[in-house]
Amino acid sequence: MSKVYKPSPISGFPEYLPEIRRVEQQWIDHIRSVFESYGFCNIETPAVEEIEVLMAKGETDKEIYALSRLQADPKDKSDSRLALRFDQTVPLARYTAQHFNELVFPFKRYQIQKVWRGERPQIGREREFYQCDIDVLAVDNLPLHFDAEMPAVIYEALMGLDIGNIQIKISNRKILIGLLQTLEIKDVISTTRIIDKLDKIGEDGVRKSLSEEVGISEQNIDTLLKLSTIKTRDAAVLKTALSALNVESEVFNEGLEELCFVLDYLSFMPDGAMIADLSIVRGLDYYTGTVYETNLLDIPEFTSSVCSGGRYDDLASSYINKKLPGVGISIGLTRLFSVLLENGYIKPAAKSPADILMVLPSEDKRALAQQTAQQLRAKGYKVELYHAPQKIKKQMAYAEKKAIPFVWFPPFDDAQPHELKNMETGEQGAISVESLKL
RNA sequence: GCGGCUGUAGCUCAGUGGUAGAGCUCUCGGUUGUGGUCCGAGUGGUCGCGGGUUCAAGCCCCGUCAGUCGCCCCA
Repeated sequence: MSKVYKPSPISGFPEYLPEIRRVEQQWIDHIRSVFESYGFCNIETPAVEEIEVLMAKGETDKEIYALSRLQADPKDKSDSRLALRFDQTVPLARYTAQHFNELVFPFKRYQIQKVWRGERPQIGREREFYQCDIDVLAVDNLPLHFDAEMPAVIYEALMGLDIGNIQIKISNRKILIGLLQTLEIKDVISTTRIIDKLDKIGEDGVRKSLSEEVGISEQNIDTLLKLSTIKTRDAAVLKTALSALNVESEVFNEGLEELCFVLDYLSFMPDGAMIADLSIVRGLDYYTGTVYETNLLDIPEFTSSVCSGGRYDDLASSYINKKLPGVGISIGLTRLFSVLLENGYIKPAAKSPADILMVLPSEDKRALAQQTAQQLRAKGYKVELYHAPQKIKKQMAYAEKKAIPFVWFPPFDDAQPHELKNMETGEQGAISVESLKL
């Protein structure tokens, strides 16, 4: 026996057995069909972008994987300007700018692809993962209706995955930004970051951090907390609560109007599916208006957002001399899937997609078995032909192990009929291609 | 990037200084053309790696790498 190299799994780069991957594929199929039902069209962009493009929005703290060739001549720099994408929004902005003249606006697209981030992996934080993005980009002006459409699409997509109830939390950054301007709080990034953690560290934690880390006065903290603890799905309630703060700010009022519009538009959604939650601000990032986060209500192990996004005013301005406002949201498919898998919420599918295993009784009957399999496939069934005329016991065990629900026996001699066996019930009887109905 | 914990068979783990183990998985068998259960047999390990202490190290010490959890940040 020769020495084998024993590879270890690469942490942060998940790979699944067929029975698990099939579930992931079903999820992707479902999400895709919901996206398409709203008219989003698909694109794929390359795994790599120019580093210049990825960094265009200023310094990003996302850990980026750069590209290099092992055999590259040190003087050859042709690949060193490339890196793996860390999200799909930046490539979308580049794509839209590049194909501007050939696209129809508003440009509604979805993208289900992998992205890469070189961060320390944990459960629910991989280094290679799928994102399922929908975005709408328009020229100059993007109607607010699209801000309202995002949660509707996402609700449908996630509810179809059989993972319990979900709640989409919506806010508008302008409200908080306006308030911060009025209160003359300069350190917007730190302040929003802390407020964003309200869920995690609680009111007292936020109070402490705002006071110690940003140096905000007691009175201003009270106001900030009064704002960020507002939760309602009723636009009128929201208006009342916010006017009680007496903020004189155009930005603030604009955010309020926008958020009310979205709430009103989504009033058809079921109870609990959607809520305005003013603690949602989404850290720093490029968002300028509406922002979203999504929680799973029935999975206690899952506390972080599975799906977030928002509106951005000018993401493409680095690549084109036009104003292309957009709004988008992204399902963190791998995060969602891997956490649920880890906690036993994912029921593995059958190890094989096949409906029927075609038994191969003997080499003489191979042509018959193959032909029968082909006829069944033409009727839309998925059929695997067993590869060798081994003992029937072996062929059955194979079907059993792969969880193929039916086994088809071609006649062992010409006088006999075809037979079909239901592996679950054990029933077996004569059958013909024409009469088959599973 | 910072801190805690853990590395023994494909997987889950036991083994507290004296011959490397269990369960599950996997392969084969239990005679005619039929799976699961059951029974029997077998494969599989440089105990992460390197050094040190010791007559003797999977076990103790140092280093290192990897994994994992938390923080930062995020899908």
